[in-house]
Amino acid sequence: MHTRRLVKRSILGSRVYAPSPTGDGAPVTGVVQAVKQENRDVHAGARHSVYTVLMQDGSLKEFSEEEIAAGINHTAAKGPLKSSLKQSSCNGAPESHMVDGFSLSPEASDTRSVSLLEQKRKVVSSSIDVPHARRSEEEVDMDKVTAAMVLTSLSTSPLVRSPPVRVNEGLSGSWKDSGSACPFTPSSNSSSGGYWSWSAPSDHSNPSTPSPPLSADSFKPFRVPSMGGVGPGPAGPEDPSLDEQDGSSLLFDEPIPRKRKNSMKVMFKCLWKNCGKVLSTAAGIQRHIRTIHLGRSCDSDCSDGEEDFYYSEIKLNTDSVADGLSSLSHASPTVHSPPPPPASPHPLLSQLSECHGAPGSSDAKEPHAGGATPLSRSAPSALYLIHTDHAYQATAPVSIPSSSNSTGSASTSFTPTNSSSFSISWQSPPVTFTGTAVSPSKSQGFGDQRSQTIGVLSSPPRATAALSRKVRGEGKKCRKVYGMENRDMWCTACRWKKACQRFTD
DNA sequence: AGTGCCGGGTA
DNA sequence: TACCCGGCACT
Repeated sequence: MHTRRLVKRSILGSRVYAPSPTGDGAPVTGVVQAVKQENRDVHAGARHSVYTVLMQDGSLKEFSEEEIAAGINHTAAKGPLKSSLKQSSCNGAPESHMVDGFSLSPEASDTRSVSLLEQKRKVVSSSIDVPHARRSEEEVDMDKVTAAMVLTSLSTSPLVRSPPVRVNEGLSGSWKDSGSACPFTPSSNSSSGGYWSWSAPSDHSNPSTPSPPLSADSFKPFRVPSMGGVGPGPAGPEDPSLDEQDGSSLLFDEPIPRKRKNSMKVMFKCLWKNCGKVLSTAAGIQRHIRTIHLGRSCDSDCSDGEEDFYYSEIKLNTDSVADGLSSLSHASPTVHSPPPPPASPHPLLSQLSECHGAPGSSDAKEPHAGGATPLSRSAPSALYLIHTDHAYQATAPVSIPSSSNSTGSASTSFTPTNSSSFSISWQSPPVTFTGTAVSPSKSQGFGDQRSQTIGVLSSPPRATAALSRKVRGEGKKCRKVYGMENRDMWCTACRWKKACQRFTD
């Protein structure tokens, strides 16, 4: 068990402070390259783990735990060093929070930092209010507690079929044996698809019609505490663990850019008539629909999954926001306003992973709310782009009367009930077009946008055809629709003998 | 032959 | 950038 603990709490790669080799008192930083355990004595304070630390000057030195701890302690007293660490995870847990700032630099794994520090705390901290006794007890009973919590979580949540990693996260102390596979690390987050890998907990909802998003949602950080009855042992470390999750998502410098590499943030838009509420979590939107629209006061337990049909996933293009592409969104309301067919949420949501959202209060986490999360703050709802996986989704807006602006207005004319007929094809408008210029003039602008959107976000069937030359469109183009005599009604591209922008295929 | 549209030219 | 057109690919 002790070996396991060491592995679990591996700090390999973490930056630590160690006593100066020159003895001048100035601590030096280094990166832990290896950990050797020279004494398996499990009695508290008796272990001798030797850390091989790659020093700044490139040399490798070995330090005992105490030495490193002393370095940490020492560092804590040093203003400059302390300040250099100010970016360390601040996860809200008073205990880890306090030591955290002193010990590890931002580039190190915060989780590992915290864990190491919790170990160190026993040595270096006497003033911090830390549940020492509980902690020790927990260490001794780690396996029992771990097993108990796993069993508890499995037995209490029928929806828990997602990644076991959540269990581990919830357990905080029991990291995976894979060592580096710390569930809290940025790399872990990014590997889960580039999105925030946990979602607002709230309701994990309807057992009867479990859907992918629900199962994903069911594994929420704050759900762990509610598993209840695990006992005081894990309670201590558990809170920090939960906070670590928040902290890692909110405060990590590393993970956020990595997440943004994907540039898309998943949001959930209520499709209910006159609503259009956008929330960052499926659970939140479900609860919103359930309570607001379905009028069900009860929580997720009495849900039948009907909410699933009343919201859809959208993706915020955070890059576009950052890059000033917002102008695109503003210029063409139809791009961001129309929701995809509600029937699609299932396949779409199956791949979703939600943002780090604050558990529980997902309803309050509208992008407008500001202050919910860094990203939500940076991504006003007016700027999101709907990611459409299918052409018909992109064409859906065609049948929607072009409303003036913003997201809400689109949903005004779009209700869940009529969504089932959303297999409309882009060819429809020209086919049914009677010759008046009303529709074309309106659709032209959209057509321009649409072609862009599809070109980027979806892979048209013709992609398999010659790339050099566009395969001839099968649909009627401006020339056919309007005829040569009405050439002035053609889209500009057609007039210029370019690829038709109005009736793209 | 009719059509769609790429590539390039012109103002 | 807007506009135009030769010419090719395709039906």
